[in-house]
Order: sequence, then C-alpha cells, then structure tokens
Amino acid sequence: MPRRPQSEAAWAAKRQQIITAAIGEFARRGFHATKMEHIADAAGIGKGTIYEYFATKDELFLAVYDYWMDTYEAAMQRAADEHRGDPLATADALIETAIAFYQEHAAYAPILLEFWAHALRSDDPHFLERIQQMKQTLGAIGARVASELIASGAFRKVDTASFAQLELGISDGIFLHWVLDGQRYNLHDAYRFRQAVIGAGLMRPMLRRMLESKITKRLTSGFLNSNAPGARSKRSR
Amino acid sequence: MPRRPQSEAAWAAKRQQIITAAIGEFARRGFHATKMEHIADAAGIGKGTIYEYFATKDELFLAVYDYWMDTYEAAMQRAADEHRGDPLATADALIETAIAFYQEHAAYAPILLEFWAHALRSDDPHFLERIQQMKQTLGAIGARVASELIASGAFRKVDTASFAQLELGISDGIFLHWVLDGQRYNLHDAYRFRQAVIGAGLMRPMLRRMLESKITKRLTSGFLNSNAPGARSKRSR
DNA sequence: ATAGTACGACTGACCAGTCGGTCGGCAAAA
DNA sequence: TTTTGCCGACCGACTGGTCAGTCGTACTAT
Repeated sequence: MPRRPQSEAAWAAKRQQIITAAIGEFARRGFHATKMEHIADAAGIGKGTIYEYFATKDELFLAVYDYWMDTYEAAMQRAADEHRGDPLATADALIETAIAFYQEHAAYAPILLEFWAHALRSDDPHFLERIQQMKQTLGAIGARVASELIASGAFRKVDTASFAQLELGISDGIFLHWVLDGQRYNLHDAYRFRQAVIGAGLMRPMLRRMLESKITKRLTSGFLNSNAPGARSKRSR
Repeated sequence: MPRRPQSEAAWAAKRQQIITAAIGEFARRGFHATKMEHIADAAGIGKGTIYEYFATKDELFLAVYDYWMDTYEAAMQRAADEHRGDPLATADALIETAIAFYQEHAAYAPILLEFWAHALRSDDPHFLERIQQMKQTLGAIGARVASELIASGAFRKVDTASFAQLELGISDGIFLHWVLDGQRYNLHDAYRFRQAVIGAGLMRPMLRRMLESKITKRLTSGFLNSNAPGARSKRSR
C-alpha cells in the first residue's frame, strides 16, 4: 500500500476507478491473462500509476475481491432491513436481490471461481477469512429470517444456522450450474423451483395447504424449459 | 497429440503416469503456478518427455480434466447400476458415492474451480461440452431415480429433469461451501440435512409419516455442530 | 521553485516449448 | 555368441517471448 498523498477523497476515488477497471478486465480475461497494462488502459491511466495505489497485482486482486463482497453483502443487508418484521417478504427480497446480483454479474462467474480457488490455496488467509466473514453475515440474516418463519408458525422447526448455511451453498450451486449450462434457462424459475421443493418440506401444514396449488405447479413444470432469457425478465409471471 | 510409438499399452500407461502426476501438482499449486518441470519431476521423467505425450500444457490440463470426470461419472454409473430397481437404495448409493468422491478429492477443490473457470472462458469448447455431457449423464440417472420414486408412490410428482439438475447444483454447492468452510463439519451430516429438507418436501404423506421422527431429528439438529472430521467417518450413525 | 502526481520505456526474471544429443535395447551380420 | 548398426524414447540446456514492477523524466498546481 503506497503513500497516500493529496486529499484522502481524491486518493480513494482514483483507487476506486482502478478497481472498477480491474473488475472488468479480470472478469473478461482471468487473473493471469490480464496484464497490468490492460487495466491501466481500461482505467485511462498509465501502467505506472496503478503502482501509486496498489503495491502489487495481488493486492489489486484482493481489493477487487473485497469490493465485490462488500457490494453483495451490502445489497443483501439492505434487502433484509427493508422488510424487517415480515419474514416472508424478507425471504422474498433476499432471493430477489441474490438473483439480481447473480444475473448482473453472470459474466464475472469465472473470476468468482478464481477467487475461491485462490482463497483455498493462498498463503494469505485474508481471502478465506473474507469469505467466511461473508458467510457469517449472510448466514446470520438467513438464520434470523428462518427463526422468524418458525416463530410465526409458517415453518416447522429446523436448526436455523444449518439451514441458512445450506441455503448459501444451494444458492451458489444453482448459480454455478446455471452459468455452466450457458444460462440456458431462467434463473428466477430455477430459484422458484428450489423454493417450492424447500417450501414444501418446511412449511407447516396450514401454510402448505394454502400454497399447495402453486407449489404443485412449480414442481411439475420445472425450470429447464423456461423461456431461456439470460437475464432481463424481471417479472416472467 | 504427438506420435504414438511402441506398444499402445505402454504408451497409454506412460500417458496415465503423467496425468496422475499432473493431477497432484495442479491440485497443489494451481494451473499457472505449476511448471512443466514440477510435473516431470513428480512423474520421475524429463520435461521433454511430457511433450512426447501431450502437445501443450493446456492439452495436459484437459486430459487431467477428462480423466477426473470419467472417474466420477463411472463411479456414479456403477452405483446406479448396482441397485437397479430399488430407487430408494439407488438414491442412497448415489449420495454415498458422491460424498465419498468429494471427500477423497477435497484437496482438489481449487483445481475443480479452476477447471470451471477455464471452461467458461476458454475458446476451446471441449471443456464446457465435457461438463454439460456429465451433467447430462448424471442428470439422466437422477431423473430416472426420481421418476421411479414417483412411480412407486414415494415421491410426489415433480419435473424429474429439473429436479435432477437442481440436485447436481445443490451437491456442488454444498461441497463448495464445505470446502470454503475449511471442512469444519461433517459432509455426511450436511447431505443428510439436505436430504431431510428435500425429503420432507417431496415425500408422499405415507412415506413422510413413516420417516417423520428421523426427519425431525435431522432438521432440528442440523449439521454445523457435527463432529468435525474432515473425512473418514464412514458410518457416523 | 518544488512537491505531488503521472507516465511508459526499460529491465530482470521467468517459463513453455524446442531440438540436438544420449543411451539402452534389439536384430542382423559375423 | 559377439559385434555392429540402427531406432526411437528420453532428456534437459537453451531460446524467444512475455510481463510485473522500476525509475528517471515530465507535467501540473500552488
């Protein structure tokens, strides 16, 4: 982390400008194939200038990583806060936020995978810790919603922490396979299908009976044949 | 793919020897950090010799990838065949096989992630096609089991293809998060928890009522506090 | 003037892939 | 049986190209 002269704000802004450019380049080409010059070009600055703000390429990578995690975490936190007190609405909002984020960043999936690989292998524990911190944060949100759903009588009793972590894994798994499948189907539909499976299992009889026909419809129609838009189908009904 | 002299068998054996060495090195260091010399050393041969069997580093990477996929696919296929006719047993066997494979190859998770990233980015469609082929194969197995479960009256009606693909995503997601979590908990327990959630949702009332107490137990105890062995707990009961 | 900032040509390290040479084994000749 | 000659698997020093990071210069603002 080099010196930090001029105004604090200007420094941070330029740093951010570099991070933004780096995200795009890293995503398009991958960490190793991305040359510092590419990033400099994308940011409209000279290569040397990057080194005024980041000591090494690795440090820049890490900054990109942090920035991304922060963004996602903040979006989810906001979604959770907006509906505080209404667990069903919160659950919906969380899912919608996650889907939106995933769809928006589908092109970044390769770099996300590289992040994970890097984190698992790196000597620098920062990467892994950052992931676990995020899992912690999101897990806490999920567990809170789950316990509210249980308290309200909508859900049967579950270990909420386990359930929340499972959900995080499932979410990433669905996203990953959706990308690996060439975004062939509608991500919303896949999530809804998943929700129907889980919902059918965890809802208390009363709620389940209420939603039975919707669940049945989702379960029997699946998501694979949905109108394959890579994204942009805010409300597919 | 260079010439293929001597006996076919000897050629294949040496090729395999290189692949085996490469798996370990790629897994430990990652694709980019692994030098051809490392692989040569690990295989106990000279660097130049590798190029008698593989034209480029990429081609070797791809061979490693194929080998791995083949192994997994074959194991799953075998598990499915062994219990043909008994869908519940087949489902169990598939899950056990998947868990065993995942646990055995936990150290290779980073390279699996790199594979995926590479597949998504590579100009060579082989990688992505190979993944999709595997999803196809495993998906067909899963769909068959699901439809048998439905036919037998154990499961409610679902779109079996969607369900199978969802399961593949979920499996990978759980595995991924288990690894990212430092293999802190027992993978078996996580899968059982998942099964309980799904089972509770899809089982027909009769079966569900029969298994109710087991499901309740799994759902309420979760998997996060399980006796954290990274692997080796064949039957934790 | 001068301190802070930007730059990009340059350097040194690195590494995939090459290529000329070695050597063990085998078969034909002696 | 021994000698000679050949083959091709094997090797690793070397090459050519690449790129992260440096540094002397130039610009800008005060």
